[in-house]
Amino acid sequence: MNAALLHEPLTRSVEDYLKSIYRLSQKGQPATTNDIAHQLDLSAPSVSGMIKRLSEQGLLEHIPYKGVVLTLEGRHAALRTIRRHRIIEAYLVAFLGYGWETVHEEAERLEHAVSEILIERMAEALGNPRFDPHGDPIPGPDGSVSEVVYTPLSEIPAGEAVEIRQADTSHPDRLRYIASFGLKPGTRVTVVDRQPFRGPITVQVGGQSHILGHEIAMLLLCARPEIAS
Amino acid sequence: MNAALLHEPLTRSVEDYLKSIYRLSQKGQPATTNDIAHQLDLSAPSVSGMIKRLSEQGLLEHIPYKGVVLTLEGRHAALRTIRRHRIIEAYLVAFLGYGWETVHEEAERLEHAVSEILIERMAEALGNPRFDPHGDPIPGPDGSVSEVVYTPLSEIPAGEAVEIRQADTSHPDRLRYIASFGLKPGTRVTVVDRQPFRGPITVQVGGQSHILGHEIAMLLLCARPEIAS
DNA sequence: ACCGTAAGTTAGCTTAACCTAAATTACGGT
DNA sequence: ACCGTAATTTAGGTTAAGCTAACTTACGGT
Repeated sequence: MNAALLHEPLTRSVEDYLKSIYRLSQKGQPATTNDIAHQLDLSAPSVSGMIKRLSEQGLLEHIPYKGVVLTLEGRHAALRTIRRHRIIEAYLVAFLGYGWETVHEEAERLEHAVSEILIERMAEALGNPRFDPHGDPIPGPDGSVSEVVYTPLSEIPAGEAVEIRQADTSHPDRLRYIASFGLKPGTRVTVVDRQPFRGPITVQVGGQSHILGHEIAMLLLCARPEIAS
Repeated sequence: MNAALLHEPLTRSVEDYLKSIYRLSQKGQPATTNDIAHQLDLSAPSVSGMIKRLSEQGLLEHIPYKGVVLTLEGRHAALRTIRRHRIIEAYLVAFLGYGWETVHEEAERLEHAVSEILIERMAEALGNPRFDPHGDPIPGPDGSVSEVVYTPLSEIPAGEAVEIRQADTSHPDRLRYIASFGLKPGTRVTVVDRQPFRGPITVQVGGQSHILGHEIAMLLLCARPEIAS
């Protein structure tokens, strides 16, 4: 019952695990060992080991062979890190000439090194934004998140016009590929054609049309006609 | 012969050691185990252990029971870290409302997390400054130290706070005399009063004030916050 | 010239975070 | 209902970086 109050500083690794678990949990299910290992590019036994430690620290609940769910404290820690990450991204794009597709890597390292004070100064300099350059919501200092439901471009029916809100990947080469079509948060696109069976999607972007594979289209989260399949 | 070229990323600890050793070496003598341990707030055996590793990596030369000296490679690594540190300090003071007295701690963490790219962007935003908010010179991106402009204490205006860097004499009696005031490389002093016509200088050293003759003050080379006379 | 103290090193242990190989568990398909 | 495969955990090992306790070396003072 100590850790909750006198929150000892978490290590870089711990922050990364919590962030990853938070992200995976957003899909409704408990996060699994394998998914975490895959996201963080670690072996499954490493994740098992860390889960044990985090569970002892009271940051998550573990049901063996089933998965993990963050405790309130774990969720708050995750949100603090995510807030840092997204404010840093917004700051680097706004003031230091970064592009939204290149900024992730830098923020990934800085998020573990900045003080609360610096983050609040950056947030202030930005006018306390609620969304980062990728369109992701920035949690408040108190841990409040504005939750948004987006639909993958791959599920938008032909004929529909939508707006790209975020690219659901942090792979730099994918981000660059996506950016090469002029697809970034805020871009308006019209789905011209959609082939069945995970086939390609044809979209119109600013007068030009492009053909996207299903895998890429799945990553492009959009707002927001009614959901159809 | 590999490490020099494909410079694998150094850990946070290693960077801290190299920085500390570089600073201690500036005083002319090899850095000693105890001095390093004291500066980094670690035990002497921990330092001994790290010295062994760094020496195997070719970052420094170790003469047992005598002290350590950085190799060319170690010096470059130290200067890279110091450059990062000082640019970060300058940036935080210039753009994010930090005071020069509060900025050190933040820079101490960030210096290990920023990319070269970010550092160069910050440097550019600052107009590629050559001195940080404390008046310390910022090493160039190539590892060149802009020749430290040491100024004799006798030319420091009243009111200014400086750090002694070197006593420019080899007369043992003068050195002893100087040392008797607690004035040694690294000591911070404030010039309280400076009389004209090669008159005496009154300085404050660790709470006590002393009056020095012009001849002695000329020998004490200092690093200064600003260039002015 | 010696000898005591301070400085430095060695020995041996701890913790966090990773790994591979081996064992275990859960679950879907016949 | 069982059985194989995939997911997970356990076992055991490594590395970096720290610690204390015990030993060794260097040097200044009489």
